[in-house]
Parts: sequence; C-alpha cells; structure tokens
Amino acid sequence: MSQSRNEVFRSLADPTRRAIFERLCRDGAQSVSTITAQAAISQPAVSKHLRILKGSGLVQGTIHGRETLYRADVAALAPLQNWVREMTGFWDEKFDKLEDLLKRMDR
Amino acid sequence: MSQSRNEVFRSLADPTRRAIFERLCRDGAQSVSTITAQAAISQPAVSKHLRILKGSGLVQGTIHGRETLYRADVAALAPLQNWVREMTGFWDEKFDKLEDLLKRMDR
DNA sequence: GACATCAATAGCCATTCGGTTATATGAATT
DNA sequence: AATTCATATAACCGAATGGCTATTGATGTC
Repeated sequence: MSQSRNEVFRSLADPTRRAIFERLCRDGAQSVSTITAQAAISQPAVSKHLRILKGSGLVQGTIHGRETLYRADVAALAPLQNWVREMTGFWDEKFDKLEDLLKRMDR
Repeated sequence: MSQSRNEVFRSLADPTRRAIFERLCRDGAQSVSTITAQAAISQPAVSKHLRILKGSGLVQGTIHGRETLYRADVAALAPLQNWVREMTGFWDEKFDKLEDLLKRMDR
C-alpha cells in the first residue's frame, strides 16, 4: 500500500536506500543476501533499510522458503512525481499571471 | 547553480523545508520575516532551512536593503524528476523484456 | 548619532539516524 | 536431530539533524 508523501521523501533521502531501490528497479527482485553482497554494509543494516523502504511502499517483500525476495514498486513514486508537478504547476500559474499583467499594461 | 541529486533529495526530506519551498512556489518571493511569520518556528531556524535549500539550488536569495527576498527555483527539481523517470524507465524495460519472453514462448 | 529592524551566525541541547555486533527465529540440508 | 543458512530483531554508539536563545552585523528611521 502506498504511504504518505512524507515517508516517501524521507525514505529516498538516504543514498544507500536509493541505491538499493535503484538496483531493485534495474535488476528486478533480489534476496537480502544478494543485496547485502553489493551494498558494502552489514546484513542487519540492509534489513533495516528494506524495512523503511517497505514502510513507505517503495518495496515489497515475499517469502520464498528461507529467503525473502524484495521487489521495487515504482507506483509508490507517484506522490513524489505529483508533488513535483504541483510545484512546477504553481510556477506556470505565476508565469501566466505575469503574462496577463503585461497584456493589461499594454493597453 | 544546480547541486547534486543527493542534496536535492536531502533538502526535501524535511517537511518544514518542503513547506517553505511550497510557499515560495505558490506565492512567489518572500522575505525571511514573512516566511517566519507563517512557519511556527524561530527566525534562526528558518534561516538555517533557507541556507540548506539554497545549498541544493532549490532557492535563491537576493538582498534588498535590509531584507533578503527568497524565491523558489523549480528548475532545481530536474534531478529529482529525471531520477523518477529513470526508475520508471527501468521498470518499463523489464516489462518489455517480459513481453519479448512471452512472445518467444508463444512460438 | 541613537535606535529599531532584519537576517545570519554561534553555541547549546535533545532526538533521530545509520551503522555496528550479538542473538533469535525459522527453513533447508546432512 | 543436529547443523547450516537466510533474515529479522535487540541493544548499543557516534554523528548528524532540527530546534532553541543569545548575539552580531548591517541597513533603515527618528
């Protein structure tokens, strides 16, 4: 389930977490040990990051036997994308207003 | 000048900072005291946040007499937007590969 | 020139964060 | 059943974060 915009932003603030998410996007689902092997940090640290990513909906884990496969959920990036759109939208509105003003000053 | 992707992500991780940036996007340039009046935190705290936002290129300040006007620079959101595009791009590629695989399995 | 106002900086504090090692839990392997 | 492997959790630690008050520096205003 998708979580709050705030949690998504917080999750992606850490470069290690972004790197893990990137890898899952690029290479598809991976086990914790596979992720750990490329992460230069300990397995518990990876598990912690995955927990946070999961909490913000960016990642989902499914248990297969004794290993858990984590996959990225790009749909969880929507709040972020919408926020960016909103911000640039505000800017465009201001630009339109400025255009209107200039038009009004013209006559 | 636009800064690293990392700094943009870090800057936007804090909700107070996002709120300030949002306000500057929505209402245009504002002085530090005006921002402080609506922020529920002290003026030094606001200044600190503005410094960080400035460091990541999200905001620019221009001195006018004894007050400084800060304005949002939405162009600085580009790294974030590009990153999101990249991530969803990876996902699409995987989807394409899956389609190819299914096609190959078909014959 | 004295005084008020605006913003930035310094110094301090509590909390959060990202990492570690040690341990627990649970599934495969022997 | 004993052991090994995969992951999660607990407990801890140092560094970074976000807030505060007090102060400084600089610009208007009287």
